[in-house]
Amino acid sequence: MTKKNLISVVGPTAIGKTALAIKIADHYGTEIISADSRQFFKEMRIGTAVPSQEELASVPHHFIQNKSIFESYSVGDFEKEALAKLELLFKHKDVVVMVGGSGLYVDAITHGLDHFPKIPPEIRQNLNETLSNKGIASLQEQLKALDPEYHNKVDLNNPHRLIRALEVCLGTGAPFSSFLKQPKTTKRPFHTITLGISAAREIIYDRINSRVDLMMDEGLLQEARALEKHKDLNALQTVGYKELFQYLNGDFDLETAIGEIKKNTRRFAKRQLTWLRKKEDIIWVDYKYDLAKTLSKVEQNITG
RNA sequence: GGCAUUGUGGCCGAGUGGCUAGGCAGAGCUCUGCAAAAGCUUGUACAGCGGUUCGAAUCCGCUCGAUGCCU
Repeated sequence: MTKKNLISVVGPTAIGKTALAIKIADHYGTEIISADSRQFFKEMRIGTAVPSQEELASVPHHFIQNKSIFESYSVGDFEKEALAKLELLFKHKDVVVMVGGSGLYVDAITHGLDHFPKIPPEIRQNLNETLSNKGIASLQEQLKALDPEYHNKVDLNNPHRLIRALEVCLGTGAPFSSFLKQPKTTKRPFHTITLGISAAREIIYDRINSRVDLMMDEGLLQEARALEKHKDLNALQTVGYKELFQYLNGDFDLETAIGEIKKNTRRFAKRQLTWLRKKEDIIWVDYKYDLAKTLSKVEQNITG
């Protein structure tokens, strides 16, 4: 029986992941799974740098613009759906390509998350209210009472993490950390090869800056204007949109807003690099990779 | 040429004799369902030289550089 291989392409934003993924998928005659937490949303096309029509036509893509900003969607949902999709694809393919800039989403597929029961959304809503009414200290105390073990471990200044832990405690009646103790589902029925693209920091930053200019030329402002009334939705707390909303709101002039988009994208890229830096099994290639050599590096690591 | 104002870390900016603001940018980092999110860490810099003083970014002198006004 042949072994199944997932080729995961990672790297900072604007480095050229999409293009390389397509070349690899094309080479293997296979399809692409996107692991990008913003490209799911069909209402957001320009600002999330979704692959072009031609690119999408050249290789079948999955999880691109398949959701609406009005749906609530998270890594857990993605893990489930993407795994199911992979199972389907692997019925006919020995190799599938995954591209994505969202580290957590990529890891969810390659390494897996612990299983948590579904939590009713009202619980999070309440916790968010507690946060804004009573402050973070109140969340900290609550967590200390419900899950002292995790209270000891988490970054107590980070409201998102506190709220996630608390919603699980409250929604299940069991400490958040008790779910972490369960054996992880790290065993995947496929072998993963991770290909990282990188470049000198200045090059990455240059590419980011010019891509933002390109997005503006393509009509990002109009896209943002059309979405402005939904700016409170989580999906729109996204670089490229939130700054433009501030411009539309009169907080910034346009030039400032564009500068902020560039800056925030640079920071995002920096965080992506931090995330990737500690991973050990990444095959790194320069952004000016030689395709034949890159493919042969991949080939050497394919099992089957 | 004369007079005046001024010179603080990459940038902005407080600080008028001792206890070495702050912000931004940058860099580093954390990461189990909001992740393009959220959070954490991180700079002894006071134009140069000399002087006064126990002690100077803070006072004095000179030099250099800005800026403004005058002829």
